[in-house]
Amino acid sequence: MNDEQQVLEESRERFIAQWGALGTQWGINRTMAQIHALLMTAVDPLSTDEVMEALQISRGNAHTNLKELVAWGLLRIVVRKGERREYFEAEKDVWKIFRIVARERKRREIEPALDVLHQCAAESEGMKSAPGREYHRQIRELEEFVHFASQVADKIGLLQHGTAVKLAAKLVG
Amino acid sequence: MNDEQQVLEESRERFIAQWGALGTQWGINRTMAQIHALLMTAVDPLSTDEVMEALQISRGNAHTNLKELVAWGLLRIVVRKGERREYFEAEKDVWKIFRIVARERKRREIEPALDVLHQCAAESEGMKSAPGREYHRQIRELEEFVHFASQVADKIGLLQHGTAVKLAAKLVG
DNA sequence: GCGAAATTTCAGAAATAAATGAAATAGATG
DNA sequence: CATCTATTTCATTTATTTCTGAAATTTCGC
Repeated sequence: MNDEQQVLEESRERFIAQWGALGTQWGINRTMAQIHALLMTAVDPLSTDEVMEALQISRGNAHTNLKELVAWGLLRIVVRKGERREYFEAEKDVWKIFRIVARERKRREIEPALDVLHQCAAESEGMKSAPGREYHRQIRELEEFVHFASQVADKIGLLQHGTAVKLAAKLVG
Repeated sequence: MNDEQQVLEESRERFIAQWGALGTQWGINRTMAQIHALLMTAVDPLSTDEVMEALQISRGNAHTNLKELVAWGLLRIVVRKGERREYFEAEKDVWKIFRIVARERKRREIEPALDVLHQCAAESEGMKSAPGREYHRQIRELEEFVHFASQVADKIGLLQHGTAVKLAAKLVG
């Protein structure tokens, strides 16, 4: 049993380390991903100091990333009665996590792209020259597609877990 | 008409610059995104030297990113008869672009995550202690979800443009 | 209000990613 | 096979991002 605890600790540490490394690929920083991994697999909420201790990072780093995760909605702040300091607890429901990440990605990746495309489409509207018309056509196609993708993302974000699973199951066959 | 050409050039330059800046958000580097924007809106294929000139970048940088885009499948190499040097031409079909980007993201973001989750799930299989069982349950849920998402991405990647649009249209309502 | 404990901020340091430019290699031409 | 041109590689430089640690600020019990 003591042995099991040992294996668990090691597995969890590897999970945190690797999830952190993955974070880099997803465009979020390593520490943020590590904190998320730490708290998703934590039994109880942790304080800033406990996070600092567990990941061996500075206060400023821990603080900034904890607050960023709270801003995303991936962590909640918990206050224990009679205690002054804040504790942090992770959202553990995978469908909720997915929706949050999807929403954030849409905001950071899709919406700014739409703005650019929209502006360029407007600027080249009604051009007469062949290169001008070709440019406008290409931008418009991109714009339409991204706009459409954006709407799809919105709708998926509104679905209940069950509904989404059924829909996806039909697709996967 | 000369005026139109002026406006076109400026719009295109802004598009390239902003698409490049967006690239940073998508986890690809600025130059790669700029080259992609440049060639998506180019009438004819361009050579390495023309890309260097248009974006004011070094040969090494142009070369590396052109080849990376070719590896993704977003650019094709074109050889003109009687010409020694290579020209590059962009895939302009938005649905094809989408499928390529989705495939690449799956490979870089989903698959490594699945590996990590799979390993951690196996390591904690059959644990007896309460924390061990809880850890296993959480990892398993993540694993299942990511695996499912991976399958969905595969299926979508196989759809024809028309089919995908119909499906998505039903969803958007 | 005062002091202790926590949170927040931020300038500078460290780490990481990307770009340069020149040298090495490969490929064609006569 | 000698040469000219294009491609590729890579050590170094530059730019960007992230982290640290200490100072400033806030918060709360007394």
